[in-house]
Amino acid sequence: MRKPTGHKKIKIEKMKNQNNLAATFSKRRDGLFKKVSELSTLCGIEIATIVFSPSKITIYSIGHPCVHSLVDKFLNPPPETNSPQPLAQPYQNKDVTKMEKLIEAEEKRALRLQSTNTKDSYEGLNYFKFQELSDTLEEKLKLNERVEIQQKESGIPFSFKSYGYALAPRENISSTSDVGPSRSS
Amino acid sequence: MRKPTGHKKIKIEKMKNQNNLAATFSKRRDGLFKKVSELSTLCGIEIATIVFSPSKITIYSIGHPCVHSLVDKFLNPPPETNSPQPLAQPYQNKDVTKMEKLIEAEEKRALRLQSTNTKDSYEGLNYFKFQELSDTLEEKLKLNERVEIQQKESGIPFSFKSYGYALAPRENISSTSDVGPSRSS
DNA sequence: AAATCTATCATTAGCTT
DNA sequence: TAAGCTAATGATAGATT
Repeated sequence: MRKPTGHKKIKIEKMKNQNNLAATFSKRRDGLFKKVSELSTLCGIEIATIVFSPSKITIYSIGHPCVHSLVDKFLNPPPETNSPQPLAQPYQNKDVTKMEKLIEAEEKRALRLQSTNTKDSYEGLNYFKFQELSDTLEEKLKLNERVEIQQKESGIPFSFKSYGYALAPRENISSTSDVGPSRSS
Repeated sequence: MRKPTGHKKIKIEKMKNQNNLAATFSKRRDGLFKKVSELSTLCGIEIATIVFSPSKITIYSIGHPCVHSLVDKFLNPPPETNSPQPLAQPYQNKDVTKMEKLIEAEEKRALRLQSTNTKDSYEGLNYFKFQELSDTLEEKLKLNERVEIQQKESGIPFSFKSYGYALAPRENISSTSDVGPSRSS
């Protein structure tokens, strides 16, 4: 009756089994919040995390000193604050190609719709924030550009470790580690 | 001269040694962001994390689809009942056009990059993958198709009220429990 | 001193109840 | 079905370069 095999390695991709997804969401969310708490305590830092449930019904959050104060600072940071953007994703040609095809298909679909529906009814089709997706894409691609520029300037390819300040404008970088007030320039 | 003892258990309290603190902040922040990314990918959820550096000079952040959209929702959450989500903006062709242009520019940029960098230099940058964005797009476009089909069948244009669950293709909408908690913690 | 190494500690996937 | 179990994977503290 007892045959615990230990866990197997999994691929980091959207889980298909809904039961496993629910369990994983709960476990990993707990683990994540613990990590958040530990990082805050160990390093004496302010931190906040917001997590939507898969159904989007519930919002989980954790923060020190509290989520709202962090969010306020994030939205309206002090002038001397240096706020690098989220990390860009590695460029993958096949994904861009795929997106091109998808968008092309979507345009054709939209044309079909326009011929059989009034403009008003077409506008009702607006469940998914296409614009939001577009904005996200724009933001991420801009980031890729910044990576490229900085890569050229420094002559150093980005590595995993260079996340964060590597993406920030150079003149605003305080130091490589940024754990203290000293400036390296 | 090899004597790696492996790491020792540490107490979760503010670190005193500043050098260790700096290293720990960097390492654990990387680990945390990886966890954030994995949770988002595995469970298909929206998530955002904001981290202030110990000096408070730098704000690190990561989010899917982006930090700002999560923060907005956090500050102004949609009704948490089974009522529809906030209405999306009307579907607009210009968004599709915009995305096309963005992707085209990205392809050109990528080609430039590929001529001056090895593929490997990108592989470390693996938080939010381009593939994920591509998958999101694909999912949304498929949904649009379903809307079109259903609209034709019913002859009734969708109203804004049907946003949300009405369009969700899966069975786990209301039958199974929210993968979130059944009650607040 | 930033990056690498690795023994050790921590998290967790699938199972079981 | 939520909660516990445990082997296996994953993260990382301290040492080293």
